Amino acid sequence: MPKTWAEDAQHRLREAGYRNGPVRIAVIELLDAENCCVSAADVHASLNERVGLASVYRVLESLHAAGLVRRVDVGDGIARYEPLRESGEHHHHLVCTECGKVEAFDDPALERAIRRVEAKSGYAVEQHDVVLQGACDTCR
Amino acid sequence: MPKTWAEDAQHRLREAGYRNGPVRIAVIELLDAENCCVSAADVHASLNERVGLASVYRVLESLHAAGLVRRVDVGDGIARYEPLRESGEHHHHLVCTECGKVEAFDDPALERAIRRVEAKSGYAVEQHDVVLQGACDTCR
DNA sequence: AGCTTGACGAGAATCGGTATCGTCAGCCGC
DNA sequence: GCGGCTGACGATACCGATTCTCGTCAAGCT
Ligand SMILES: [Zn+2]
Ligand SMILES: [Zn+2]
Ligand SMILES: [Zn+2]
Ligand SMILES: [Zn+2]
Repeated sequence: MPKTWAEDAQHRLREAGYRNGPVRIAVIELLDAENCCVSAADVHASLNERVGLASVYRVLESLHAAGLVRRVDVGDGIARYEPLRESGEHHHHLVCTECGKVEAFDDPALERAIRRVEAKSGYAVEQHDVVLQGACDTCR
Repeated sequence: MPKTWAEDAQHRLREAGYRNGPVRIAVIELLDAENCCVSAADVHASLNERVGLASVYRVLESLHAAGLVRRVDVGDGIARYEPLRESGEHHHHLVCTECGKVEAFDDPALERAIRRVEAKSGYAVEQHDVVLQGACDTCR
């Protein structure tokens, strides 16, 4: 029985010297429930605005520094975060240019093509992002 | 003999109802000289700060609305623009997480993989962006 | 040349995100 | 259990990129 991502994240942050306060736990559990694209404002709203927005940013930042979340930027100037689970599976995003909806997709052939580019690049690539923008089928 | 991108852009903007003032012409010619990733601040600096920054933004916005430039966002919160030339050739970006350098690459196999994803997506995809992030070989 | 209308520049406003700081509470050793 | 250290918290000030507002000016039509 594998630990949940939330348990693992709390454990890893504690080992990194962070304490587990109530905001940290709440944010981690929210992220574990979602698994795609949550913004700081989303978290703040989901927590009923009973926590300071700055604390939300702090927790998200600490999770990012510990490599526990991926930071996703789809070009609208709002940073979103999603859990990076042990399995290593990840996905990329389709953004509707009309309604702003964000959807996930994944494609093994695309991942292979990207890995080949990474190998040729001369960079120590840590992350890649692919964003497709266009009108979704309900908006066209 | 094909028209230059700058000439074409001025023509298309005029047809779209814009007038050609000095700032517009200067910005278009700057973009035509570069072909990768120029920010509004870059343009403003290149023009010796003799023009209003707001005008630079306005021109870039009008070019984007007319589909003459691609807007590139590599996740550092700065919007960059590059000309979209007739030939349709385009590239994607490698960003150094240490020094912030942005480099271009292109890869036909990657483009094919993306086109297949686009076809399956149900979206009318207008643009795609791929960003690879990691340490460049001088920063490692 | 006169008129209309968009282009321009300066500066205010907005907005996401970050830094600061005083206070509070979790955790440690006793 | 108690005192003290240290990080977590919330409020608020701040920052930098972008957008808005508005008075003025000039491009282009007649
Ligand atoms: Zn996602
Ligand atoms: Zn991927
Ligand atoms: Zn480029
Ligand atoms: Zn491409």
